Amino acid sequence: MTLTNDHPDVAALRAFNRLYTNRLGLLNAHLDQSPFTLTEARILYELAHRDEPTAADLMRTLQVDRAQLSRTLKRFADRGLVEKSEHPEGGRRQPISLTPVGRTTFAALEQNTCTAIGALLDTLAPTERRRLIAATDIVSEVLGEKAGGALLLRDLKPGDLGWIIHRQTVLYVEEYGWNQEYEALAAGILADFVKSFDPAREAAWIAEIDGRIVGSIFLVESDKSGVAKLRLLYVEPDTRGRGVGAALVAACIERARAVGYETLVLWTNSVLTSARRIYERAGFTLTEEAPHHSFGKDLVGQTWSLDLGQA
Amino acid sequence: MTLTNDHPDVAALRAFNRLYTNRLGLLNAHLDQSPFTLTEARILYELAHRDEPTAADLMRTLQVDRAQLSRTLKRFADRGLVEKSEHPEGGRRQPISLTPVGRTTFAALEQNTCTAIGALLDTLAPTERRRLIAATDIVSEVLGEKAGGALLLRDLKPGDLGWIIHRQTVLYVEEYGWNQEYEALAAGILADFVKSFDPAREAAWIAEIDGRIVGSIFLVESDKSGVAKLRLLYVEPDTRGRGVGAALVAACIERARAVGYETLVLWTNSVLTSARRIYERAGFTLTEEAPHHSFGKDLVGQTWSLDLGQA
DNA sequence: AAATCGTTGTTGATTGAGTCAACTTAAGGC
DNA sequence: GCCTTAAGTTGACTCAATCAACAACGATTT
Repeated sequence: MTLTNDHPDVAALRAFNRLYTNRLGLLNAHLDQSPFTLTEARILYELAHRDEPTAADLMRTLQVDRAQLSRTLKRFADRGLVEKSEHPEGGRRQPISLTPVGRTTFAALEQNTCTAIGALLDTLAPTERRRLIAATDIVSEVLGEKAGGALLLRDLKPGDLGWIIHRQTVLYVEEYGWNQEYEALAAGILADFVKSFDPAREAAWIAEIDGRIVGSIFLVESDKSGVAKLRLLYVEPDTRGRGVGAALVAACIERARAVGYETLVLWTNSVLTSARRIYERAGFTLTEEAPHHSFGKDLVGQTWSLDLGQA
Repeated sequence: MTLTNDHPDVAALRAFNRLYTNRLGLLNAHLDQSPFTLTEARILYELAHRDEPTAADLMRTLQVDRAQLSRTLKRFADRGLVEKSEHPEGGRRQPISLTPVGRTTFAALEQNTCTAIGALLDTLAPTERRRLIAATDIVSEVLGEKAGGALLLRDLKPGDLGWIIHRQTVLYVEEYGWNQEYEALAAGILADFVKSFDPAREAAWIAEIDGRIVGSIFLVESDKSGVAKLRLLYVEPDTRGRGVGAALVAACIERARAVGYETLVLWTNSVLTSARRIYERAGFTLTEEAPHHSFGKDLVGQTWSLDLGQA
C-alpha cells in the first residue's frame, strides 16, 4: 500500500517536523555557547558510546561526508581530544578513541545539553511533561532500531483493567466490527474478577515490552469445582508472532496446575483465529461449538478445554 | 521543581533527539536534490502560509539572522520567486509575497518533501504508523502553540468506557492513593450502564479537546422514580480550569431536565475538591455526609442533590 | 606475478550559510 | 529640533559542507 502525498498522516508528520525544527533545532544548532558544532557533538557522542569505531563507521552511522569527517577528526586530534591507533587486522583502517582530555571535554558538553533539555522540560507542567516523554518514547521505539525489548510478565496494577477493556474493545471493533456490547462484557467480567478475587486460586498477568502493555490474560475460578477458566486473552496486533500470547497462556496453565485445578477451560469465538492457534499449540482441544448473536454480529462461540492431568 | 540533569526524562528526550536528528535530520538537510537549503525551505514555507509577512516577522518566527535573511530574500527576488511591496502604514517595512513563479517552485518543493515523508511512512506497518502519528501529534500539542483547541462534547463510542476506567483509576491512585477497588467499582458501574442502557432516559458525554479525551460524565436512572444520578464525572488535571467540568455538568443537567426528571443526585467523596466546586456552582446542595472505608482509605462520602424544578 | 577493484583515508578547491558590526532609513516621543 | 527604537542593507570574515581527485592498502581476478 502506498500513501498518497496529501494523506493526513504525511501532513501530521510534516507539522511535527516543522515544529520540532523550529523549537528544538536551536537546541542543537550550536548548543549555545559550546565550542562544538552539532556535527562535532554527534561525532563526539558516537566516539564516547562506541568501541573504537573507524572513520568509515562514523561516516555511515552519522551520514557525514568523508572529507568533512576526516578534517574534523584531524582538528580533534590537534586539540588532543582523540587518538588514532592501528587496526589489528591491518589495512588503512584506524580505530579512533577519545583521550582522557576528550572524555572530560565530552562530559562537560553532555552536562550542558542535559541542562538545556532539563530547562526545557522544566517549563512544562508535570502532566504535560509526562505526556511528552511518553510520546517521544513511542517515536523512538517506532523509528528506532527494532531491537525489540524483552517480554515481561507482571502482576496487575491499578489502571490496567480499564486499559485492557479499552484496547480490547478498540481492537475488536476495528478488526471484527463488534459493538459496545463487548466493552460491557469485558468491564463486567473484570469488575467481578476484582470484587471476588481469591489470590490463592486466581491470577492475572500483564505482558509488557519496553514498558508498553502488549497483552494480558486472566485465570478465574469457575462454578464447577476443580475447573478454572482462562479469560480475556489478548495480544496487541503489532507484537503478534513474538510469542507473547504463548507466554501468557503458558503462565496461566502453569499456575492453574500449581494451584491444583484439574481442568482449564476457555470460551472464545471462531473468528479469533490467531488466538485459536495459541490454544491449539498449548494443548487445548475444542469441546463445543455453538452459534450465537453477540456484539452486533453472528458468531460461533467455542469452548476449549485442557486436562491438567492431575488426580 | 527543578530537574536534576541525570533525570530519566532528560535521558529519554535526548535519546529521542539523537534518533530524530540521525533519522529525519537528513530528511531536512538538503531535501535531497532540491536546490534549497533547509533554511531557504523554511522561509519559503512561511511565505506560502502567511499573509505577506515582513522580513522582521520571518526573522522572529524562524530565528534566523537578519543579514542572512536579507541576503536570502535578495537571492529569491533575483530569481523572481518573491517580491516586496510597500507597507500601507509606511515605514521601512516591506511585506513580502511569493510571485506566481515562487508559488509553483514552492509547490514542487512541497511535493518532494511529501513524497519523502510518505516513503518513510510506507516503511512502517499500519499499527506502527498509527502509533507514530499519535505520538507526534502529542509532541506537537505539548510543544506547540498552546492555542488550546475547542472543547467538544460527544457521544460514547466503543473503547471510551475502558479508557475512562483506566484514566480515572490512574488519577485517583496518583492523587489520593486509592487502590484497585475503585477500578472495579467504575468497571461495574459502566458495565451495568451499557447493559441496562435506556437511550430515552440516560446518556453519557465525552469531552474532547484536539481529539484527546479530557473528561466524561454519565446520566443514569436511579431506583427512585423521577430521580436521576450523575455519575463518574472526571476532568483531566491539566485541562482543569477551562470549564470542561462545568460544561459536562451543564449538559447533564440540561438533559435530565429535558427528559423530565425532577431531581438529580450524585455521590462523591469530600477529597474531590475540584469537583465539589463544580457541583456548587451548578446549584447542587450537600444533603448527606457519611464516613466510609473504601479504596483503601478512610473517606467521607457525600450526597449532593439538585432540584430540577419541574412538577 | 600483475592487473583490477573496492574500501579507507587525505587533501585541494569552492561554495555559501552563519555571524558580527557598521550603517541607512523611517517613525514616534519629548 | 533631538533622541530612541525598529527595519532593512551591506561589508567582512569564519568555517561547515560538498565535490572531486588522489594515495594507501587488501582482496580478487587473470
